[in-house]
Amino acid sequence: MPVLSPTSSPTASSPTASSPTWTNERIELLKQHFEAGLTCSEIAADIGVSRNAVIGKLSRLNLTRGRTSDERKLERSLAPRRGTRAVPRLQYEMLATIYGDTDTPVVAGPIDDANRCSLLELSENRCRWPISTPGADDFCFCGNTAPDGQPYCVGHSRLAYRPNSRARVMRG
DNA sequence: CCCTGATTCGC
DNA sequence: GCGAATCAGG
Repeated sequence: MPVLSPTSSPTASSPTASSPTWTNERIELLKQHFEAGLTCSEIAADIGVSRNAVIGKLSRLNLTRGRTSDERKLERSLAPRRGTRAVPRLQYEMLATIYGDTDTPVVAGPIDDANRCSLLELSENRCRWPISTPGADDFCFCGNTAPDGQPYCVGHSRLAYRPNSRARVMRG
């Protein structure tokens, strides 16, 4: 080959990985979380990429949950049925994110309204998540066991710490 | 208004 | 191929 590149060999071993982008591990996590029933936002937050990146990759992999929102919304509507605690993916995602994995025997306890208590009954280790509307006669608090230093239980803590679109990154 | 997912389109 | 921008539904 008479042609030689003056810019050394690009195909050789790169000194830096630069943009790892979607590696096999990421894709595996993506699939796992996706099949686990996590939303794109949650998957994105867990992997560390933007929500659009997750959706884009999923679409590229031909992995869509229900073509459009039709099936998805239908499934969601049928899901909330009385009887089973069900514990949506909120708990799963949180535990997986916080504790890494470590199959915790769910000591934290899911969001249970059976432990609800009044304001006077609240303690340092009790979830202070408000139930119903403040002022209502049935107003109370979650009352579940809250992790040390946290005002809410695991389930509600996650809801309280939602990275909203309003929270822009401070720069400049 | 908020959220969700899916497609489009420029890089 | 990648992801932000944009669109579309609830």
